[in-house]
Amino acid sequence: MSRTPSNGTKASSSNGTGTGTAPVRTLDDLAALSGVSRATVSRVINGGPVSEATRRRVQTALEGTNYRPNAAARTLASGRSGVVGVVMHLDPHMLFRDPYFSQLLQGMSDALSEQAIGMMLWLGNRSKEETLDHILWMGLLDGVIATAHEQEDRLVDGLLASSLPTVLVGHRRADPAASYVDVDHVHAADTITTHLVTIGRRRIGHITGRRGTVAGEDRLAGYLRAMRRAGLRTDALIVDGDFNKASGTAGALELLDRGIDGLFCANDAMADGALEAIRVRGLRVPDDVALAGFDDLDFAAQLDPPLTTIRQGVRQLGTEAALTLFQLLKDPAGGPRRVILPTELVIRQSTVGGVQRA
Amino acid sequence: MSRTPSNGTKASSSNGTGTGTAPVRTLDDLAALSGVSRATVSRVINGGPVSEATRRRVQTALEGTNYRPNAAARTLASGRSGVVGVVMHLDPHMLFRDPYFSQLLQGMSDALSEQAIGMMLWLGNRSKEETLDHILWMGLLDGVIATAHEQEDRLVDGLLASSLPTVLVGHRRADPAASYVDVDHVHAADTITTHLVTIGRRRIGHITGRRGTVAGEDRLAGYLRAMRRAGLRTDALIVDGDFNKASGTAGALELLDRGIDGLFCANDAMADGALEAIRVRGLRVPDDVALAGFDDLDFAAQLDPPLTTIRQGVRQLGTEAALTLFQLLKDPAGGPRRVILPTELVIRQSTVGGVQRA
DNA sequence: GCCTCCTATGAAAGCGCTCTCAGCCTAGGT
DNA sequence: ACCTAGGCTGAGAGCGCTTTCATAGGAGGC
Repeated sequence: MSRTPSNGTKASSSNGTGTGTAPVRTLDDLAALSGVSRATVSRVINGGPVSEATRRRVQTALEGTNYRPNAAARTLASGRSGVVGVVMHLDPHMLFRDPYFSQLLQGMSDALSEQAIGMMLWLGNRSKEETLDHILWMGLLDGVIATAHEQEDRLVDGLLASSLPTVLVGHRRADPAASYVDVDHVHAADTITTHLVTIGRRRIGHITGRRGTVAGEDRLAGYLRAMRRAGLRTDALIVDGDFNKASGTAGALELLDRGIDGLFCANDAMADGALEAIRVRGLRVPDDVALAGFDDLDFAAQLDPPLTTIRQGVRQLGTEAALTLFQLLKDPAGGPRRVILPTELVIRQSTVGGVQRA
Repeated sequence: MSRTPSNGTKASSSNGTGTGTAPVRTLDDLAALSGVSRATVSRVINGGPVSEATRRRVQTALEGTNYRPNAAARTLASGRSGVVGVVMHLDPHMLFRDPYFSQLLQGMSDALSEQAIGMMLWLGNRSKEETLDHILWMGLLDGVIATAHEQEDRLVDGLLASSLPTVLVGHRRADPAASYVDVDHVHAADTITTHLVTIGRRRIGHITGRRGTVAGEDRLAGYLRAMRRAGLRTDALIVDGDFNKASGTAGALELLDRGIDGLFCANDAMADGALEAIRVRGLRVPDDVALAGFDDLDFAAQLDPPLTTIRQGVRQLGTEAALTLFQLLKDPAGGPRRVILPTELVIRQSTVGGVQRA
């Protein structure tokens, strides 16, 4: 193994200072070139206190070269790498299918690239234990953002227990010391259920999300809270789903047999499935059954009829997670940060027939 | 700024060696603990030549601690970081919509995590110039994999011109020195067009992919080659598309007016759109118009009728790109590597009515 | 029993940068 | 003119690790 920095197969002929000159690779080279000390060059590059004249002189020298600071040396000396980890440990097909995760990733990427922070990504290729191990042994990370949709998650536990500053997307009630970003699922589910109540529905069914996930449990809790407040019964009106379209169809068929005039599905995909079930039974939406979802993914507005749902800014959730991590890094002693983003009830024709399109 | 490694807000009380003992953070700590030199501990950790007895002794000491090597120091000393960059500079909505990219990413992630290599990701958040700058200033990368679907791409040019070992996904004829992984679009398009010819179609239209992309141009070239070889005319049978469904519908409407009995769309999404157009015109598939796509995305088999198309192993393309980069890093002097993955013609009912489902 | 060769280990020189500390020089107050 | 304060700059000490080089100690050949 050579000590020279990786140079590929490409000859780096141009160093900008003319042929025959040694390439400018280190701060010392640059210092020699501009006639100041290494420390001063470092100050210029990192925006330290330097006189205007000196700054200009070094800048001029710098521009003639293709000098790039050595990130490893910088990290070693300063203790910060400018790299954060993003952990999305989930089934591959989830990442493919569910726009939620790509949007989340985009949101994070936006905020990170804004600050010129690097983003290392871990997906669900390996077991949670192995992934945790990789992350911790990687070193090099200033902090990490992890999706925490399961209520129990060894990977998340491991990150929180480590010394890595960690921000979760999604929260877990059991972690009082964790920093996280999330929406208030209970409140949002309550709101949309109440909407169904308000338009006069009495037998309102619920198809839950995957049990054991925060979103699944909390949305159920919100539904229950709204129903209880309205004095409505919920027994035999709840069917477990798993967030996938097929479980929406199956669940809806079951509930339709038991007789419902309203249906709140824990996400849009299942509402889409439920729509098919309702159609199969020859019923009309919203006349016979008012239908509501959760997420407001793109397709929700394209359904026939367009779907009433809860809009959460998934992309914003991602940016907010990154910003929260920045704060955590800036002031590690500031204690855990929690951010709850607002949601919005989007009313469309699946609950209110004659309404204008949103 | 403190020099201490980032420690978050969490107290790291356990160092595994009992209360009151100083935490084991460095090789020197570990060396003192196990009574050998730092060099020997380093050898144990990195699998260097060490006697079995010594190895065991160090391992034992190691297990009692939560020691993690400092990645920055390691990188600085060795010149390798164990991190590669992945660049997918494209419109955000592409990343959302097109399963191609998530699958590609998964494939890369598979191969990289297999080798415990870190993956830094750059998406299209900022301009190509800025992104290139970030990547090059990031340092720290052993190499980079970039998607190169456009024939002209400043970002790709910049990476190739840099000293970073680079592997492209997709190729560009103009880069004889570039390493890449791709499929033979020309050949595949020729094959599927020839299939249409074989089943007796004579007026075979083509809706191109976005012009200026390798896939768009090469698939067109393959179509033309097959048609020419078959002695068939192509004038007025080609309409430009852009890979999106809508352009498939529009293009098909146009071609149907001109009279066709076969249609090859440059990807499945456009074929899906074309299917709608054909239905609008009251024509039957494949009786009146035989229809073929390209990609074999999940939905292709779900269409009615199921779509004849070209299957390319997108995920495999990703893994192969990573493996190619590994080779490049192992033997930088070995010259550019090129990998062309095979494609497969998948015949379904959209071209051959009575055929068994694949 | 002596010399050679090889293996296992330790010592120490960096890798390129950040940041503290001390010193210099100028400016301003008296 | 003298002293103080403060702004710039340079020297240099690490940051924690890898890797070369030298050495010690055995094993084996003669």
